[in-house]
Amino acid sequence: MARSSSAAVPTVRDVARLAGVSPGTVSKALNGQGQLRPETRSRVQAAAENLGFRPNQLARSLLSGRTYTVGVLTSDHFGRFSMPLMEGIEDSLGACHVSTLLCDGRGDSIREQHYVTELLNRRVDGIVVTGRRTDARPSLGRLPVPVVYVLIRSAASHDLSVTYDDRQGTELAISHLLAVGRTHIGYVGGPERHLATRTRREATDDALRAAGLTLRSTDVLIGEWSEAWGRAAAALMANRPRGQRVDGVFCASDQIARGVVDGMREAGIAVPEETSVVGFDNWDVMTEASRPPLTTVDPCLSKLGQFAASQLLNAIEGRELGSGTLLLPCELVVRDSSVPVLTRQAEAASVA
Amino acid sequence: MARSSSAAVPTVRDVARLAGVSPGTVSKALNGQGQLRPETRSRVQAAAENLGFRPNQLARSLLSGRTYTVGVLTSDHFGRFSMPLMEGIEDSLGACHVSTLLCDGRGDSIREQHYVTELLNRRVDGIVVTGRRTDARPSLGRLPVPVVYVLIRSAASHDLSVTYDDRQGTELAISHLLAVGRTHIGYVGGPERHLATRTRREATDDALRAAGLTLRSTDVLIGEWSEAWGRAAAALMANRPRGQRVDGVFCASDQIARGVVDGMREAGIAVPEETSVVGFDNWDVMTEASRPPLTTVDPCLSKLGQFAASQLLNAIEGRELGSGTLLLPCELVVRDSSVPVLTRQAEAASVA
DNA sequence: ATGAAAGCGCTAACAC
DNA sequence: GTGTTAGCGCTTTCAT
Repeated sequence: MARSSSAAVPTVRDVARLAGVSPGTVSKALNGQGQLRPETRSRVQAAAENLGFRPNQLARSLLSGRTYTVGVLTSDHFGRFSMPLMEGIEDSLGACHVSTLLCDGRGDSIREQHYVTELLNRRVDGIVVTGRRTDARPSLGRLPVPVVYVLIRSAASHDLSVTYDDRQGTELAISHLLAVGRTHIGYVGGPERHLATRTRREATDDALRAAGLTLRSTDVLIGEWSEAWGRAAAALMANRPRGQRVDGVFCASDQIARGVVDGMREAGIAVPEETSVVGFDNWDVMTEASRPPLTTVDPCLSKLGQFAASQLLNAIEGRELGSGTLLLPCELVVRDSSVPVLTRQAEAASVA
Repeated sequence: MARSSSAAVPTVRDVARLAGVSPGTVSKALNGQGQLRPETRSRVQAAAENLGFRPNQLARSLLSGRTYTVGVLTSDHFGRFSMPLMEGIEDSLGACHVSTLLCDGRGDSIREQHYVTELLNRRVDGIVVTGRRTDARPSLGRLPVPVVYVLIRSAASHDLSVTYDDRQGTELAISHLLAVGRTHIGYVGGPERHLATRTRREATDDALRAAGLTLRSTDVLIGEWSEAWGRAAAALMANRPRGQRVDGVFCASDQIARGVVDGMREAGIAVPEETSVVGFDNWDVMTEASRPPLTTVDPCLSKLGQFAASQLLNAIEGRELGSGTLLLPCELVVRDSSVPVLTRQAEAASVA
């Protein structure tokens, strides 16, 4: 039923026969090559249209050696982070009429190796490797096609990895907290084993130090990537005597930040009036539902995907692919969780 | 640098030369076809290994007429719902060594048509069409390959669409609310224009009627798919005089349900002791962060994807593809937002 | 048990 | 201008 006309799909020869020309002429006519009489060209086009002719891309690829396909290998299940990334990747590739073959390695290296073989057999023009954790992952090794690692970094320095700049993102957050007048900053991270937790803690420390402040160890809370942990952390912070309480909190994820905001409110601490909170990820589900909406660091994943894919395309075109790790900047998105009313009034006044 | 040995990739001929046999023999040896002397076979395998030979899938496909590739066309940006769906699709396809070519139509029909052409030119074996809204979408029309619509339904009755059973899912939720002793049920939906909002309201109505109860129009709140709306709805419900308050709420999404739970708590109504709340989607981000965790209807999207892909594979193998809309059942996941302590104690007692 | 040859659908180079 | 030919890499008869 759904499988329609079982008539064999037409080839250049069928078109040639109908148009009364040779297969070579059909090819030229349809691809705008060579010198053809306009009348012939349109006759061929009409015949092709008529038969519903679709040039077999396989045959073209076999001949040209290019498939206009890249493989995207996600090492982790494709989660929340892969979505904007894929969007960016498709933006770049789609513009060049390159399709994406999607493979979900699910963190299993056997499965992954199987997919790589599959992709190479299919003669993809290049491969994008992605995955959630920002820690380095094993290199796929030297492959006959260019490979770009994005979001996740390759452990091999001769590979090109592209990710966002965790330190710079953290600096944005801390500068912002300082700019709105905060002087006693705390940090709430995810699990210690995650690189993101450690990098953002260190960068927080450095940024505060550079401003003549310090990140006290008692103001560093390491836990999980959950809202529940954020709430727990807020409760811990709220329990301190008034004089020892932080007035600004940088959270390593929006989920944590939302938990902190909820926890603060429930402990009777006003956000942002008494304490400013900044998150990381710019995940709409969290930033929008939070009360107040979250100020956060946007890792610009879509741009990241776009950039990585464009680098890969360059390499496919024959240009040299760099190596090492490229860091793209994050952006700060200011919402209500960080800017105390006083500061806002001051700004309004200064503008006026 | 990353583009390694520019030595041309080896072909069957290279392997044949090295093994001292003919190309035909190489093919037989590597594919386990025909009658070969074991010694020859292993010699060929060694030669292939040696050269790092990878059979060109393009050439095989050109010959066999099968690409072992299916196109996945998502009409909506691939969002939260597409992820588990894709996982299921890959499960089925991967088991049969079929790869997925991913296309994001972004709801733009021009773009979509472009992708369909692209997929057909690439000679995919079949196409899966998916998208977020459950309303019907225009059919792709009759294509030379089988097509399955999943999650989203095709407007053409001769197409096969597979989605989950909204009504049955709703019945699960309502039966559960009744089973835990609730008698005054309310419904909080998303926007009226969304089919899901309407279907779930109607099914709620029917299920209550069947139990000798009614869904009063004042207990139906239609709004948005957000937590904020859930909170607002809870506030409205909480404002009623005590005797007119619902004791059970079915929400058309987990986001709404979480908002309702938060709103109830903040209005001083205990969940689940005073009021039971049930959501829809089984979206971990919401169900887990909610206090208490949400009881919800799981549309089993992963299974749905698996099923749809397996139907497509059947059709590719030549079996008849059905038509019309196939509905897969939802499952109820019971957590703490719906079961009053009294009921739990009673259950424990009855087990003992 | 192995080799030779034809051909999948297309394009590019060379005839005419 | 258009037709003819060869060949991309592989598999599959059909000989031997």
